[in-house]
Amino acid sequence: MFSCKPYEVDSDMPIFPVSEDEPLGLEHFLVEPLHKEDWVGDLLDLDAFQIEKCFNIEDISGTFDYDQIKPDAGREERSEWHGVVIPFTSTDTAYPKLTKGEGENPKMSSEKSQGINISVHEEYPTDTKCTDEACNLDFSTCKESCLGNGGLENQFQGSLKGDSGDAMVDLTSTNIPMLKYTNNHRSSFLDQVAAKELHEAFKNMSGQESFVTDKNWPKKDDLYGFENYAELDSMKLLKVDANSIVKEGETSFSSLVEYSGGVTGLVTGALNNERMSQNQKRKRVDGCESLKTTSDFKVEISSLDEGDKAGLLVSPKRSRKPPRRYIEESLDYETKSHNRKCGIGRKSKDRNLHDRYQKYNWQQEFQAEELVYEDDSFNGGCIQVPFGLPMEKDHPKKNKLSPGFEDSKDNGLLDPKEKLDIEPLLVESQEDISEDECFVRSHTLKGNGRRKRHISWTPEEVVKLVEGVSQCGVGKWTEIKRLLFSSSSHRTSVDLKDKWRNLLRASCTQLQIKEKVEQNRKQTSSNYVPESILCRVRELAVIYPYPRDSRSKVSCTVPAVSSFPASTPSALVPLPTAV
DNA sequence: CTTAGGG
DNA sequence: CCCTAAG
Repeated sequence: MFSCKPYEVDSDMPIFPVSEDEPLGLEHFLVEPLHKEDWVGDLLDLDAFQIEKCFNIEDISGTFDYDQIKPDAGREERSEWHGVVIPFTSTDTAYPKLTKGEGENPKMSSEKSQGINISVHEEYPTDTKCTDEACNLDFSTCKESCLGNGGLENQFQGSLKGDSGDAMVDLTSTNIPMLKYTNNHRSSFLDQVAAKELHEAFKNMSGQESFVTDKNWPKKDDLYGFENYAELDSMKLLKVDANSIVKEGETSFSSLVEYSGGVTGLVTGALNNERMSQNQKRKRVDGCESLKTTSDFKVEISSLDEGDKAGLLVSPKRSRKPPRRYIEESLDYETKSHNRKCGIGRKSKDRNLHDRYQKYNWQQEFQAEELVYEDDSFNGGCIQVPFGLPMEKDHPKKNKLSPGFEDSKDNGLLDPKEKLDIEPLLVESQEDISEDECFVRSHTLKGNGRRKRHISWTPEEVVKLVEGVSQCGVGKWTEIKRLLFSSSSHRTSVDLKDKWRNLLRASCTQLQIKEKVEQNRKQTSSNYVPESILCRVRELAVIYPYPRDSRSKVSCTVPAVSSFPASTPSALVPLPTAV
């Protein structure tokens, strides 16, 4: 099983020390070498960390030269990139351990999760005082853009080399890698090269067909999220304090991208602590709405402290101080985990919540949870951050009524395509979902007292509900959900019930009001429920009196039938037990 | 676990 | 939407 226990707190490294037998997390790859060579060596010596599931695909040091980029860079700022691609776990597929410098035998291990970790380190000179604050971004990769390790690399290279003109950045001034990348270069040479290289690397090192060929193998565009991230706020995110700009030093930039399952990536970089504004994040998310269904991308940007850098490689323990939020979450996690162990409060509701929130896991915060899941699934082979909701390792009881639904929700690792089925709800959620909300949702357990994000019912949903009621009758909320809302993880049977109740009220009141005021509302309120629907509701209310409000409903339902549009009689016709 | 109902 | 009681 998964041994995901709360991380212990160490006096030295209060936050996330990792025990030796503990599965190594990606954080380890964030380590910054004191010396380049050493760093590489250490990194390569993954065994020391008991990292069996990671491999260093390649060291991309010197893949670019700032000079090249910046001809006029008079200073000797020369940065080298050390790229480590750590593909890991793949459902039932072994993942090789590759080390470029060493001919180690690839280690295989079959894990559940599938993913790729990409760690790119750029040595950075110095005192870049990075905050502990980490930035979590949800890359919500767009469907077609799944993060690819090759992609990441490519992007860096490309952008650094000025491959894509618009992606150019003044490295000299910022001394930071430009992450920007444009989507237009899909079939760029770099892409192909990178993919090829990786592919070969896998083959050679593991003697096994790399998953590069796998359908899941990310395409260059996949870095999309990352790119977007950079693009979103390239200047801000990448911004570095003047102090951090090093002359001869090396800028350290590390990013970790975890590519797992469909597409969950975590990118951690020693960027400045500036966080992307909520709006920005949201923007990004909205922009990639479609992706959400197929993949979840998480990008975390955090920074390393100078002091933290030391010993990271040496000690198995994580010396990087996690962001406050992580701390909080980890604590939360601990508590919950403990509770669960003790059999405390772990009720169906939790599961429900989980269901509902699953939908939004692509959101920044939720990513944490998602990641946890994945980590869990592969034995913590690549634990990113010890936080998030308690993992529901094996959902003891899947929703028997809607297995498909469960699948989509439980598995961030599922084939992206399956996720597509999850439902186009994004359209609506898109507008009113923010990562904060997401956070709320993902952590809305009784204890937190935070409530689920309000998601307005769309007319389509209302129609479905009405149809469901017409088919199954009032009170069969579970059934209705199974039939018509199986793909809407955010709508529970209780929600349906509540909505129906509200519809009844609305049908009643609107009928009475039936003023032209409605028209105004129509224009202003996107949630406005068409009169035709309300008519149906009224009609159904007559047929299926609501338990308690039936009387009042009926009374105001008088004109119902007549107004019902003939265009949709089907819903009513089949009434099984029309009274 | 599912519903009904109150808040 | 949340929470809780009841079946």
